Amino acid sequence: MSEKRRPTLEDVAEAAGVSRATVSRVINRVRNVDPKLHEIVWQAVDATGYVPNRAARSLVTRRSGTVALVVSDAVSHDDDPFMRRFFADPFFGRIVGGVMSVLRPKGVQLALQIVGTQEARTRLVGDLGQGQADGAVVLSLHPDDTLPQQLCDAGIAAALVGRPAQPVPISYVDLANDAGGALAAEHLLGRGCTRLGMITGPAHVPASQDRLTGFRQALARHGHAWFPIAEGGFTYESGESAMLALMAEHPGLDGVFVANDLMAQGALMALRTRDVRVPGDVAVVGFDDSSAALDARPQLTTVRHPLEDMAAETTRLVLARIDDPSLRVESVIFDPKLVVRQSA
Amino acid sequence: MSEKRRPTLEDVAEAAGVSRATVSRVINRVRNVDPKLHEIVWQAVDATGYVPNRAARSLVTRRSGTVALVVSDAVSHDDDPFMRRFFADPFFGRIVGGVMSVLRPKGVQLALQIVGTQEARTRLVGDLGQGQADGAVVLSLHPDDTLPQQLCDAGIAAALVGRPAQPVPISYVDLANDAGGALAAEHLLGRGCTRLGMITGPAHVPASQDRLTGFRQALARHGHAWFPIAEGGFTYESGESAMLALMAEHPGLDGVFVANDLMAQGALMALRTRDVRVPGDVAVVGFDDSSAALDARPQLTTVRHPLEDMAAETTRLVLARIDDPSLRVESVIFDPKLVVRQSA
DNA sequence: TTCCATCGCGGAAGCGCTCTCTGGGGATTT
DNA sequence: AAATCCCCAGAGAGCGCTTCCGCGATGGAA
Repeated sequence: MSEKRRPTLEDVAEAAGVSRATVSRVINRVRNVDPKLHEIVWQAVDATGYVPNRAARSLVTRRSGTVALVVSDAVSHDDDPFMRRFFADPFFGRIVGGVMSVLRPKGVQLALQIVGTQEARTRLVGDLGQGQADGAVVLSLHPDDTLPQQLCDAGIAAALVGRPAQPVPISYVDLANDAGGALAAEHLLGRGCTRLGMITGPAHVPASQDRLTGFRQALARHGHAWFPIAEGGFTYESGESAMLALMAEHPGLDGVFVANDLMAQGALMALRTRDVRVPGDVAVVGFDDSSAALDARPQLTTVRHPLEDMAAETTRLVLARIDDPSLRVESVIFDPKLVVRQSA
Repeated sequence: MSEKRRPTLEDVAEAAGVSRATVSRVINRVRNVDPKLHEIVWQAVDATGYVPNRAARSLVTRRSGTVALVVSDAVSHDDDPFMRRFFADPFFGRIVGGVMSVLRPKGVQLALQIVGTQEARTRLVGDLGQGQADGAVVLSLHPDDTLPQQLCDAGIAAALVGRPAQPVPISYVDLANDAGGALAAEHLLGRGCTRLGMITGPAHVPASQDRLTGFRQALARHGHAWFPIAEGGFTYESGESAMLALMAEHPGLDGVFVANDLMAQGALMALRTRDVRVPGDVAVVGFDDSSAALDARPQLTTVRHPLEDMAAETTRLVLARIDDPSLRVESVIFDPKLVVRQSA
């Protein structure tokens, strides 16, 4: 191809024997157009193989028909092992899936943006302001990320997946992580466990803290003031060693809440190597309801984290804001549910 | 923002006291411009907060500065469980990571496209031809996908991650899966195993077949004409049950090659429940070197599948083709490497 | 029948940018 | 000193599209 000039509106207009304006009207909306012409124009479109030029359209409408998925992080180079792990983690893909599920039916494009440096963030805000995308779904990965504030200042239609680390007037969608922790506590208590422990995620991750807090408060309500804690890093291996540590220091444990499934899977392995029966001797509750929960043996009882649904909702928030920029900042908090399987 | 008109080239030109053309020259290349003006113009750019309008630029240059990552599949709706699993699988994310690693340094945007229906494929080809993206990195997920051929016919700069299921003159990057199978065979044989078996992936997946073929041929070279095979579906659970089946029918096995790590992890679990020691009684070799390999106990000896690097190379192929459309179709085959850990 | 409101369509003006073409000034050459 | 060349900047023409404006035709009301 390439040598052949692509048909333009003008070509279609000529083929249909009408004006450019009419063709444009037919293609974009049905109002104010004679149904007969309507038909003729569509035939001409088919005949010429016309495809609208997005750039030209964007130029005049000031709409790109694109939403950006922005991953904001402190990592500047791509070979960084963190970034590598980030992409390999289902977390990323599930969010993409959720975002796509609402974008696709609307014919909106997804542009992926990774910003690691402050400079990149500034440029991104400029580009978005210029209309490169109509809005942004944002994954803010580190605690003192300035991007949410910048987006907000620039008046860009954006929403975060996950609560912003700092108080910024921007829409977001989050999970009631504390309620999830409470769910785990109630379930463990409900099945008769009396000596509970927890394996937490990294201390600097807000979601991780909330899970701990919710778990703690629920236990407190039932008269359990204190319980042993081991901190993990959300990895299989860290879960395994945290469980080993917990067992060594507190041999009497009969129930453990683990802040994510991958660590729980590791914990299960640790328990197994010590010949501890699950859930017989120790009951285990995970968090996320990820594939790791299904792949664990016994299968994990876990707190479901509806990441796809949350990403979808975030996208809806962004789309709504694009349609009506005067919309107020809005946040949606999802309620976690307990998925009971074999481990507790 | 929004009320305030965004500065255009014209504004910068006025601020700098030069013409629009000069500003454009400064911004795009350094040739034919007085260094003094150069300086002045950049100051004006800073002062006005100018950001180029991509749509306007694309309109005239016929370049979008965007590459599409296309996932071509037979699934039309987003809530399809297959799509859900696809996004949650590290496979997708790793490819995105690889693609981004080469796009980002060049300032090229990534647009994600999922096409499930034939209609969507046709529209995609039209959109790409119209310049929505300058090229495409394609993941063709089902055997009789027509997209590669369509892309080829339309003369679009594209390359596949993975060999096309049908012979189409299009660039692609693939892994020598058969060589990987051979690697596994040699290693198992080398450590003294004599009664080998294999757990394959789905029969309709080419990569899966190649792994089997390579394994079989290597064994044949060493005089092993036949070996038991169990087919899995690349999932943890299918690996587990395939291993159980294999053990039941062939109790004497001392080495197993599993076509991916997730199944191998399941196989390990099956072995463990039967109190079979790994690698003592049965040695296990996986495939992919994914996180599952590290998370397995014992850690998996596995064939490394450098997906990120392959995706990056595919992207380079596309970029090269965009720069010079006359370039010949080219394919790159990566050599797999064996990563020796504990399981074999 | 006549007048006005309405509706459908074409003409034409740009959206913001790149790039060719042209002109003018300084440097180089004869 | 005159003629030549080169190089740099500005003017202007579009890229393909949407949309405002206005005109003619049509339908209903007087």
